[in-house]
Amino acid sequence: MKKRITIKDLARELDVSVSTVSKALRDSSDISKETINKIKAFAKQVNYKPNYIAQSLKNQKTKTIGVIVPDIVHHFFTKVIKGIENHANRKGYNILIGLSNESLSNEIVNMEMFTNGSIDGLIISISRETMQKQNYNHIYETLNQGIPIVMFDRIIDKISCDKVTIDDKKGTQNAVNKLIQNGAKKIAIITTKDYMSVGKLRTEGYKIALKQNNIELDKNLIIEVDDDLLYEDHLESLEFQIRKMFNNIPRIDGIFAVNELFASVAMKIAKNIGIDIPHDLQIIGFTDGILSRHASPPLSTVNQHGESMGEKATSILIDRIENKSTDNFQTHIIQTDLILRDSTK
Amino acid sequence: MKKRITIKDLARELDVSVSTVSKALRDSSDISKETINKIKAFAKQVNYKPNYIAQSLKNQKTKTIGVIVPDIVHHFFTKVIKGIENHANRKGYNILIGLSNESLSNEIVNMEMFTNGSIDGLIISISRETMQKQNYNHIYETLNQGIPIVMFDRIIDKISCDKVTIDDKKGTQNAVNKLIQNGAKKIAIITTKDYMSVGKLRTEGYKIALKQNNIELDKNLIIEVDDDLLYEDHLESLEFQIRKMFNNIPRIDGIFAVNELFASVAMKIAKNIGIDIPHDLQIIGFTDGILSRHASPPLSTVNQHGESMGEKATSILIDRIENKSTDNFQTHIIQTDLILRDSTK
DNA sequence: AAATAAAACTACAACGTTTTCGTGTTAATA
DNA sequence: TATTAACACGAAAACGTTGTAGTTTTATTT
Repeated sequence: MKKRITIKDLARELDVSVSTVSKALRDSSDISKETINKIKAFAKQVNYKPNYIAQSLKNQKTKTIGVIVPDIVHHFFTKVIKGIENHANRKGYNILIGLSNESLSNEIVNMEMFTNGSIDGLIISISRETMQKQNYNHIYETLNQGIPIVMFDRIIDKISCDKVTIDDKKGTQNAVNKLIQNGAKKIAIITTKDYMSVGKLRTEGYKIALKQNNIELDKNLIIEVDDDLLYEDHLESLEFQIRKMFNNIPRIDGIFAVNELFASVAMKIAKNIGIDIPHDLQIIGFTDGILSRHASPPLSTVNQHGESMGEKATSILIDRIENKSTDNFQTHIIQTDLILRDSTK
Repeated sequence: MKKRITIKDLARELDVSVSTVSKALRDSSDISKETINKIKAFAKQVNYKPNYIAQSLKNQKTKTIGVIVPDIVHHFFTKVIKGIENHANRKGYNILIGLSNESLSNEIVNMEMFTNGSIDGLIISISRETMQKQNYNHIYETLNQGIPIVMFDRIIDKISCDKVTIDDKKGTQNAVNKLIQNGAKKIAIITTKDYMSVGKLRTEGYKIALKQNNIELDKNLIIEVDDDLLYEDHLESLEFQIRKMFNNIPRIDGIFAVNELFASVAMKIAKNIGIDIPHDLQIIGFTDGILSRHASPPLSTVNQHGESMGEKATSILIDRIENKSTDNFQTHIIQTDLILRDSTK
C-alpha cells in the first residue's frame, strides 16, 4: 500500500515549487511550454492523480450532485437515476444517492448530510410523507444556502426552483381517450390519495377526458387506493381493494391505473374472475416498466421516459450550478407517449 | 442566500480561539464544561454545521463509500443498493453510486473518479466485460492504494479482498432437487455464458443435483443464452432462443433459469404453445423479483436476499475501513431459500 | 550598456477543519 | 511562601489544492 502522490511530491522530485506544478498541470500561461511538458510527463509517469477533496475545499465546489428518491427498488426511479448518472458522468460529476423510504425524517437526514459541503446541487423527488405533511422547510433551507435544487416527478408548485415532470394530465387524458375510442363506456381509474401530486393530476386528466367525451363522471369509478400499497410487500391489501371494486361495480370495461403495479394487479384479478382482456375489459397503466412488458397480455401503458427525465434534470441542474444564476426557474415538461400492447383493443 | 457559518465565525462572535471552538464541539477535556455549553448553545442557535469536505481533508477519510454496479435498472442490484444505503446511513456514511453499464471502461472511469480521495471504501459487482476480459488492473490498483473493496455477487476468486455472495451452487441444487422430487424427469437449465461466475456456478449446481439423483446429463438441456439478453431491450432474441429450445427438445418437464427474466419468458412461451404450468412443466427461477411475483402463475424462485447482501457487504467494508486491518479477508456466503409458488407442483 | 518589458517561476495565504504543543491561570502541596 | 500540578485556553501547522502578488530571469529596446 503506497502513499498517494501529491503535488508536493512532484515539486520536490522535480525541484520546482508547488505553485509551478499546480499551474503546469492546469496549463497556465505562467509556465513555459517545456516545464509544462516536463511536469506533465513526470506526473503521468508516477501516476499522479489530483485529490478531489482538496480541490473541492479550495474551489468551493465538489463536482458531485446529490440525488434523493423515495425508493430505489422501483423501475421508474431507477430509470431516472440511470439518466442522471449518465449525464452527470459525461459532465464529470459524481452522484451521491440518498433514499428517503417515503419518510420525511429520512429525507431531512439525507439532505443535511448532503448539504454540509458535499454537493453542488440536488435532484429530488420528495417522499410521500413530505407531501402529506407539506413540510418543506428542509427544502427551503438548502435553497437558501445557495444550493440549487431540481425537483422531479413529485413536485411542489409553490417552491421556486427548477422542476421537471411529465405531463401527467395530458398523458392520462390520452390514455383514457384511447379507451373511449376503443369503445369503453364504463372506465374506472385506480389512483392514489389526493395529496400525491401525480395521483391528483392523473385523476384530473381522467376527468377531463370523460368530460370531453360527454361521459358523466361516476365517483364510484374513482378508486383511491391506500398508499403504502406501492410497496411490494402489501400486495394482499391492494388486491383486496381492487377485488372489491370488481364486486361492487359490474361491467367495468375500461381501467386506467396510475402505475403499473395497480394495472397489472387489476388485470390479474380480472382474469381470475373470468373477464376477457382486452375483449371485455381494456386496461392502460402508467410507467413502461418490466411488469407491463411481461404481463400476459402485455399491458398498454403510458411511457414516462424516466431516463430522459433524469438527463434533463441533470442538465438543468448543472447549468444552474455552473452559471450560478438564481432566477428564471423553469419547469420542463417531458411528453409521454402511449405504448399500445395487448391489454387494449 | 446566506453564507455558511464556519468555526471561524463562531470563534469571532464568541471571542475565543478557533481551536477552542473546535475542541468544544467535540467535547474535548481541554475545555471547561461551561465554555463547551456556551459554544454548543451558540452553534446550535446560529445553526452551525461542520463542513464535511474540510473534515474529510483533514481527517483523511470521507465517510462515504463508493458503490459500482453493472446496472441499476435491475431488481437485484437495486435491492442490494437499498441494503447498502440503509446500513451506510445508520453508520453515518454516504454512498456514491457509479454504473458500469456492463462495460469495463466505464467501470474504470468510475473507479478512478472515486479513488481520487472521494471514498473510504468500495463495494462493487463487476461488469460483464470485466469478467470476459479478465482485466482486473483497476481493482488491484485501488486495493494497492489502501482502499478496501468488497466484491459482491460477481466475484473473482483470485483477487484478495472481502467478498459476499450467495451460495449459487447450493441454491440451484436445492431448486433442481425440488423439481426432481416433484417428478420432473427432463430438466433444462437456461443460463448465461460460461465466463459469468454466477451462470457457471449455477450450472454446476444443476449438474450436481442431477448426478445426486442419478439423472444422466444431457448437454442439449443446457441452454446458454447470449448475454446482452439480460438487457430489457433484447427480448425478441431471448424469446427466439427459448422457443428454439422447446422446438428442438420435446417433453421438457422442468426448467431452472438463472434469473427471473429467463424464467418468466420461458413460462410465457411455454404457455403460448399450450404447455400447462405446473402440470406439464415446472419452472423455478433465480431472484425473487417483481416479475416472479406477478407472473401468472407466480413463479417459484430462489430468493437471493439482496438486501441482506448489501447490508453484510457494507458492514464488512465499514469494519475494514475503521479497523484498517489488511488481512484475513473473508468471503461471506448468504444462504438462499426457495420460495415455492405456483409454477411448481 | 542601461532601462524596461516580458516571461518564468515562487512564496504565501486561503479553503474549514483537527491536533499538537505551548502558555498563562488557578489551586494544591510542601 | 515557593513549587508544582491541574486546568483552560490559544497559536500554529497540517490536510492538498489554487491563485494572487511578488520576485527573478531573460529578452527587447534605446
